Amino acid sequence: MNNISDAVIKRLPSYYRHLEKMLKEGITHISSYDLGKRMGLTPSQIRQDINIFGGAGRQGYGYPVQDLLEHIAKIIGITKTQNMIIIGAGNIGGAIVGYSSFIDSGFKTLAMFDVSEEKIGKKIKGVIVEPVSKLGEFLNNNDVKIAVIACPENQAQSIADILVSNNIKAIWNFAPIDLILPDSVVCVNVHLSESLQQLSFRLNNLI
Amino acid sequence: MNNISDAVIKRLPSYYRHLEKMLKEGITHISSYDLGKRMGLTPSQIRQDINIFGGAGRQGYGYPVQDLLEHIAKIIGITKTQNMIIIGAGNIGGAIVGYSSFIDSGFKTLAMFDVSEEKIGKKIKGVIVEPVSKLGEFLNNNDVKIAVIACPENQAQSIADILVSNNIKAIWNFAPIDLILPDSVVCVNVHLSESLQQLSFRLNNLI
DNA sequence: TAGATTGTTAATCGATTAACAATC
DNA sequence: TAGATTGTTAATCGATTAACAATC
Repeated sequence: MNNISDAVIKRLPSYYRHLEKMLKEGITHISSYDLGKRMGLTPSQIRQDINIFGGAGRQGYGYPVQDLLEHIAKIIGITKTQNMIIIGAGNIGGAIVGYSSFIDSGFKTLAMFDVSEEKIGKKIKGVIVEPVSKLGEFLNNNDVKIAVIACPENQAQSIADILVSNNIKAIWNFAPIDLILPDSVVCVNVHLSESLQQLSFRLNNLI
Repeated sequence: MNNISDAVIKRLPSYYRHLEKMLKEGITHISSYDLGKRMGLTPSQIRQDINIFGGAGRQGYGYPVQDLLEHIAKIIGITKTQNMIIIGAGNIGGAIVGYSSFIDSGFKTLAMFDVSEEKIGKKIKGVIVEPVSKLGEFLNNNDVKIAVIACPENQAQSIADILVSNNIKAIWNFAPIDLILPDSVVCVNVHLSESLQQLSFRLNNLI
């Protein structure tokens, strides 16, 4: 079950989303064929994937939706709430703290951090904005493993260094920069500009 | 030069970003070895990629940074400003219209659209919020090919249908749903929840 | 039991890496 | 010229798809 490939990891949340939807629709079991049709994958790939992350089906019957959903939730790690903090109380930071579906799937923002005097002390969607200078202290006093970097690019690396030295283990990075991090810290980038440029390329290279 | 694979398309904006940075640093030419070191790719892959999208180097010398940057900008399609609209004036929509770096790389938001009476008529970062009911009319009167879907999930598909029937050719989708679109329309998804879940998986499966 | 569908092995496909002659 | 480095072909690696025996 260990050593799940990158390709499979990227599909995991999509499995979760589709299974959740099916559960809501009252579907109790589903074949690799039908699940593949919903997700845009081949039945073969569905079966390979599910075997890799350790789900179990039944011949002639398919996969039990609820069991599979619970199993995936468990390996993703969203069965219990995980705390996070957001560095940068600007547009992106504000959008993330306000994006309610994160709460649904088990993530809770404890605090935001910014350098702007106007923002410090205020609340955004009920979450307090603290000064960046208190970042280390805050992390020492709270159980947080996930941090969101939504600050300007030129501060991102130094913020990351502070986070790492205060025991943050996962960084969700919105700054358009490749952070230098130790192997013991995981990172997922959301490079919005690059995503939009990808769209632009596809638009300008339509056949 | 045509039929650039998905893998290469995803790397294109990263090439652009790194080359732009190098140009600012005053680097005039670079070898596949050094570029690979900066981008975290092998020299082999750099050379393969550049050949695929039609750049040109010189043996014994490397690649001219400015030429390559201009070439990539051209095939991405960001040499001239491209208009876009945003559907949904909520958290995500607000963050995107405010994200100034999009303007730097040639994207201009002409208008936002929402259903909320409170938001309609107001301006966000200088951009007017129009009622969704005027979407079709607006698209008939303006040259826009790119639309951002940042509305609630349950409205996303019907919005997409309106966009498609009014000649939008590229959709940047932030709703957690797989849109059904004709082949003549390109789409890039930004599924934030899935991205965060990926981070969670990696955090919870660290060795 | 018969039909459906999994689990898993083998085959294929595509992407990455290695190698090296060409050449600046 | 000699050294560096590309462009490109071949080798490798990994991911996806196909096939089919096992079995519910």
